[in-house]
Amino acid sequence: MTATKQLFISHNLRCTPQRRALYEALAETTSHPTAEELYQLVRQTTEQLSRATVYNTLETLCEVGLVRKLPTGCGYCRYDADTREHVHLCFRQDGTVCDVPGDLGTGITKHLPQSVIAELEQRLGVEIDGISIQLLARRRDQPD
Amino acid sequence: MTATKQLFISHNLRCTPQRRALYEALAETTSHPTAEELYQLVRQTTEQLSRATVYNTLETLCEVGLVRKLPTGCGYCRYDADTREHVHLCFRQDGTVCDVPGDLGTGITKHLPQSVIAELEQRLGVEIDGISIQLLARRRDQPD
DNA sequence: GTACGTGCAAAATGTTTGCATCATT
DNA sequence: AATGATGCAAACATTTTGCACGTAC
Repeated sequence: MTATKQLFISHNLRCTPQRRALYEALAETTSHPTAEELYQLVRQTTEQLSRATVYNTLETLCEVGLVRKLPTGCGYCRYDADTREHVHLCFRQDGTVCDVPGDLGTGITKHLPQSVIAELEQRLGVEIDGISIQLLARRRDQPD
Repeated sequence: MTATKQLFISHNLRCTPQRRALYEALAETTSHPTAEELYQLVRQTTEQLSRATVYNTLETLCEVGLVRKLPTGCGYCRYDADTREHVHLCFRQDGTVCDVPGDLGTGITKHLPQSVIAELEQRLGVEIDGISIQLLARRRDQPD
């Protein structure tokens, strides 16, 4: 049994060819694709695939926590199969997203004061279950 | 001359009634409205106003730095006339956004290591000109 | 007067839904 | 066999665009 199938079973998900192909494509790329990009990519190797399935699948995978939907300031969503806390770099010029290299990213997240988070939860009566950090950047070699 | 008009002049923007009403409405609210919400709100007091103007104006104000477009994971954008660095709390249940109270927010941002940001800029050849932090939260009193 | 902003409607983009069919379990 | 996933097309929501008219400067 493949690793992906085990992962799906442990999350109570059926293992269909489309779902599997989508998840594996997302897990193998570092480009944080949009739903459309993922559709175009996976369609090349999976005969039957519709956009609706892409959206349904991404939603399902998000619900069980295997995928994260990334906030972007660009009107559409990007997805990431790396659900560990990590910092994203968003390029203003084209809305693409990349990961901040490991050591530098943890340099940022490990400095977040847990005490402040805890106090916030108390004061506002909320449960904070995630933090999303984006550095907004411009490529030096590519002006607007 | 009003403060808003001065602000516009100093940013080389014409001061039209629509633009002014939109900016002032955004500056006076703490709700980080969507374009549609802002349209509905401002339309009540400004006779002539179209959605196109709302979008055009928000884009213009973002370009000159008077407004920030907020990343959300919900397929639409929210806007904020408070362009200082501050932390947002995003509610997973409905996609609304609120500000983290001042002292707690700065408790988070002041812990971000500037040295790490600087190294990132060097290593990746980018210019980091903003940081966007969202705490993802659920209201305790309002389950999914 | 000129350059820029606005309104309107249409179009483009991104996402969701209803329903019949099909596949995994 | 039953439940749940898929494909398709249509609907929906959000944002953008083209163009004629109007207004700030």
